[in-house]
Amino acid sequence: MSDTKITAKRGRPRAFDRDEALAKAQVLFHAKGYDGLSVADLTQALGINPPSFYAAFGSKLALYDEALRRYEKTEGLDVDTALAPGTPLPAGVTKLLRYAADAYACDGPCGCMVIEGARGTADPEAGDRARARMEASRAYIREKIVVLDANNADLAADYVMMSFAGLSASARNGMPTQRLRVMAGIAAEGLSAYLTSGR
Amino acid sequence: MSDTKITAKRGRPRAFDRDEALAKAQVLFHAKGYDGLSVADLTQALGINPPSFYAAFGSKLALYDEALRRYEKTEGLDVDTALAPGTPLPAGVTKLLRYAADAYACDGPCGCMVIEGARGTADPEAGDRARARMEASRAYIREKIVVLDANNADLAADYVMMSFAGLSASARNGMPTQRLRVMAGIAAEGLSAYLTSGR
DNA sequence: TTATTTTTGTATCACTCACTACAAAATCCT
DNA sequence: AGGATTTTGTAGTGAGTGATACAAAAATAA
Repeated sequence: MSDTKITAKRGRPRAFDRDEALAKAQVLFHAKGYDGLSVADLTQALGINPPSFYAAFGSKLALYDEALRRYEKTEGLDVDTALAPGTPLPAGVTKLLRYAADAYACDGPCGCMVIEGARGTADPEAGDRARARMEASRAYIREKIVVLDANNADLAADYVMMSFAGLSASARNGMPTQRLRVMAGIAAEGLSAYLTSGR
Repeated sequence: MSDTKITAKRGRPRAFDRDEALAKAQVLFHAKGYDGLSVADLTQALGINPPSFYAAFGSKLALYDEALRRYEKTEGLDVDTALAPGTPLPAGVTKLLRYAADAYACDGPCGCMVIEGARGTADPEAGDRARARMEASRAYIREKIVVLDANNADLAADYVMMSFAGLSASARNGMPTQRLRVMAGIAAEGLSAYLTSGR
């Protein structure tokens, strides 16, 4: 019988749960940022020593990249639902920004981990990783928007990303959920008005 | 006759222009952020040695604070004009966001130095300084808005600050001036619609 | 058992960080 | 001139960074 463990490797078994550690690290990176979280902080929080850390994750940067992708999977916005085919673009954007307001509000770490990580950091490589993920998100959103309104896809995608950044920053500054929702609604109304009036 | 020099001090004269150095440092902090700019970077850029640096500015943090205030004075938005008494609030916000779009577009450093500095950094004290300046700006803007529409001052101030953050982030990501202006216009339209329709 | 493989803990590594001790140099005051 | 004061350049401080060398420990494979 093959055992439940996925990997029955050969050497000494790892004394900690890698996925659990990744989850913890993701939250910490989200809360403190790449520069604000040292490897010493991480190893202490995970209860492991540096060699175990590097054996498991390779480097701080590699772990950060994994954490970014985990964040997208576990806490990413439900773009498919908000921008489902057939939805009028204004309604879709309204829904998407509402999702963002709810997701970015402070429960533990605030704001969007990708957007906040994409701004200039001391380590330029970390910023590059976050920026790459952000660009991927923008491309995905744009793709979904094209289905709804091909003519305004670039503009709407830019506006959505800008609104995300504004909401994320406001959330980081302590704006409560309710207010964030109002802000998201006003921002969405702007695009609605622009699309209906100005063509 | 008293000489043109403001300070005819006693000891050995300073070999560099302090104001000039502050101006350079302000631009560098704006471009690279507090964490991304080391004292070694600064002393090299200014052509001075660390002791001269510390004698003139006290510490990296103190210089950063001076740089923030200098930025406000030299590159701050003309809030008084945009929100001059008698201006309808929607028109005032439209003007103010337009100013921001123009100011944040990339000519050398992009985005708003205060807003970008207010996000979490490795050194929490530097973030505190920037956040303090940002809060001061918010308070000033709110004060001006109160004159135009007292009922919606807090909401409008929050929305303006959020829009600033969004515009600043977009500028940092390379959005050209023209597009930033369009984004600012759409965002302003949102508040206009909200204020006229929803009360 | 014996060999092989992988992880573990201890104890660092070289490097960068913000910052300074110290004495020579350059100015003003008397 | 001679004393007082401030800045200068040289050199280096301790603390913190990300990342490792090394050998003992713990598992499987033969």
